[in-house]
Amino acid sequence: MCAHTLINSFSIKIKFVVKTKKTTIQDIANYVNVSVGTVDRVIHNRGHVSTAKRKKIMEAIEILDFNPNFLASTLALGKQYRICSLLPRPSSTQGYWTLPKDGIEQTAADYKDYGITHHSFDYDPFEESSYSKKTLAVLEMQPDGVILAPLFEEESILFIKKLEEKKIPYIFIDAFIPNQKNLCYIGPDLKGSGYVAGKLMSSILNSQDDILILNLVKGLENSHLGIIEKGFREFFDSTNNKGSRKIKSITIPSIKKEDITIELTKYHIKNPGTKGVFVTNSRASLIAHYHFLHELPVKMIGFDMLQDNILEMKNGNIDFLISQRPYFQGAMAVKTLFHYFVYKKIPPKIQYVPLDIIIDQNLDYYINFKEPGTANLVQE
Amino acid sequence: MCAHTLINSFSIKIKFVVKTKKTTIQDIANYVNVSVGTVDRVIHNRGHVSTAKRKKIMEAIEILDFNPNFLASTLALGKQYRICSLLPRPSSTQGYWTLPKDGIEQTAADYKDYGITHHSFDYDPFEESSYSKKTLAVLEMQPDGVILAPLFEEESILFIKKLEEKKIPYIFIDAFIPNQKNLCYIGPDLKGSGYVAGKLMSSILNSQDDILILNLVKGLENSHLGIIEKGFREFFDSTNNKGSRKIKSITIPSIKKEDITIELTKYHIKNPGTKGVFVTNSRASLIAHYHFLHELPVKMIGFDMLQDNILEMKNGNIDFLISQRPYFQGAMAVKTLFHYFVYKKIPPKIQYVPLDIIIDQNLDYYINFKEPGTANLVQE
DNA sequence: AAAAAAAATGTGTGGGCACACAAATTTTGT
DNA sequence: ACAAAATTTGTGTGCCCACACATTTTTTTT
Repeated sequence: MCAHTLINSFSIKIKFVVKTKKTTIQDIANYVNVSVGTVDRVIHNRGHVSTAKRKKIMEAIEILDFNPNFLASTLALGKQYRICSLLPRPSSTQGYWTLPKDGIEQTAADYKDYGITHHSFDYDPFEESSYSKKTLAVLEMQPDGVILAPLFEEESILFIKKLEEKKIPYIFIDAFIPNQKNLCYIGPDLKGSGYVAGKLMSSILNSQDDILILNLVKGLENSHLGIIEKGFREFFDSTNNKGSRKIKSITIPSIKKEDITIELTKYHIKNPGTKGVFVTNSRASLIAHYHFLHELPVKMIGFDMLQDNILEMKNGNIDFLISQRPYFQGAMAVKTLFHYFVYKKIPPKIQYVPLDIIIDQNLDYYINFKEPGTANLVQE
Repeated sequence: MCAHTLINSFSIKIKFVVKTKKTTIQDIANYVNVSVGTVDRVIHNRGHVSTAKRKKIMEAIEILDFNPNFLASTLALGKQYRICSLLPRPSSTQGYWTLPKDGIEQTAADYKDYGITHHSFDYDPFEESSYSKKTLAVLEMQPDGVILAPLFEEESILFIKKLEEKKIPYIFIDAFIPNQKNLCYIGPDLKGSGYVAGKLMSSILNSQDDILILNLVKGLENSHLGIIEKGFREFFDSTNNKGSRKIKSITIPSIKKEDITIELTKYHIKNPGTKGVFVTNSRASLIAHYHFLHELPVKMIGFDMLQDNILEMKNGNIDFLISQRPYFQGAMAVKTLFHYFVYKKIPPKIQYVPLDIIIDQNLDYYINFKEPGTANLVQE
């Protein structure tokens, strides 16, 4: 048996010898003169193989560079993995939460042939009871893995407990609860995003310009805005970046135009030195519009590439947006679960996404950016 | 035959009916009472099917929501696709060109089971003859698709001609030659990156500060730096961003420390008002170091997250880096070719990558950023 | 109406792997 | 030394699809 029959190969013009096909378990079996069953047993550590042959087979695997064909493997196994996601209901068809959701759904669709099925659940981000109800619905599905954005901490911990009882792995995206047994967290480093905002703000203001940190919170919304503010302030405290400026923060517990107008007007009259406003969530567009209407030359930094923010940025009313790859967070969560299911691969506990800095001039590249072949390609 | 046997399903606590497995051609065949062969003929438009059955089958495909199992399909087809890439040889193990190369190689490895094989070729970016030689080597491999970074225009056009004769599709990454029959271009919008740099520079300088545009070019290197400079200047020209400042550009035809020191010193003495330097390629670190040594308080913008640039940024000597996702460019090129091979999917002719704005504060997130399961997972 | 030609339909194999089960081999017990 | 038990090894079927080839049915011809 010569090398040519062992390793399928052919040569092109003398120079190259190209291995065209992957080696299969059959190749290994032929090489060692055993049956594919024995090779299979070695590969999967199923035992029932004499040490002598075991050794020979393992050598052959090395020599012939065998890697199992993943396609054939999943096909033969025919396992099914059910993923459930539990995210806040988007405020509109273009709301922030559509993006992680799309990321999850499209990626799940991409992995359909690998046995991944996915079921979306959403909850009213202003109603804890809605959340609790949906957690039960998720559990009823008996998922193999869960992706969730835990806005409500208490209820989430109850939910998590139940998942742990049933040994269902779960991934936090966008936000997380510390000290839990989550498979991992995929999302922004909140403090870091405050730092980034701080740096950007300081780079476009003069050292004496005052800054307003604005928390626009409807109802009892998420507490993690505090961390962003902390990061923002820390940037100015840490180095000698503070200058002589004042940095104040206010919280407006509403996202209604009228409420905002009243509060902001009050503030700006009292603090005429304010030249920069940092909105700690994705609602910068509301403020930007206010500044535009009142012709206030104020620099603005906010979060997320939402339609409204994009518009205000193009109009020159927002200077920087920080984006945390919401689509990708969802996509990555699905991929991570998949690799966990299939390869038992444990991901890093914390996977911070890049904090993309968006300005008018690079905005379009982010908007038009599409990966090739995300789903919908299956039809001919 | 009841619904349960037609669509494999089971119910959980009355409420949900979950389709667990995908429907197969066998399901379709059973449904219409024909053999799988006939179904197959319809799916692939092979003809030889009576119109009556054809219609029925197509209906069944709709009703049962049939999508061919991509895994089984590729397994059965067993096609092999050979991709060759032709990139400049990296200047070091951490040189810029390692990144697109890694992107290509890792992605190709991911797609190994799908029949993708890949062969890397690199050329000396300072020697046209090296390039020509390597183009021949690529052709000898008889690839099914080519990924290339066409630094040398003339030689590239000759190469491309030959590829077209053999009907081998090719993708430009990082740089491109206009008006060719390339499958697509994946890379930065050069002019746009000039714009971005312009905006960033203007945002951190005072309106009277002078700016130097620096082209650090070894030998007859790429001409497209001119486009970046053009974009940069256009930004200042277009709006009222120019102020009273002077914007000059010089080209230093060397990357040797001594040469740079001489030229820069000459320049700074003549132009003491220079407060910002924009380096139009990835060699900003050289200049940053010079400024550091000479204690010049100059703002700096450059390209690419190379080790040296990262270091200078962390030391505070570079303010902004613009990164054009080099790894991703390679990864995307492979994916695009794959989808073209398999689905005959024609990608958009131009796919601009996002221009990431890197500052000290978000740098680490980009560095640590890894997709799950890029290759190397295959081993257990 | 029977034979020949054409069209429609069915069957079988292979792709690489996983796993259950059958067969062969070795070890143990008496 | 021989049966029984334990272990090792081989075989066959299925996963889903693609495609070549065999078979059946329909149409055409004389």
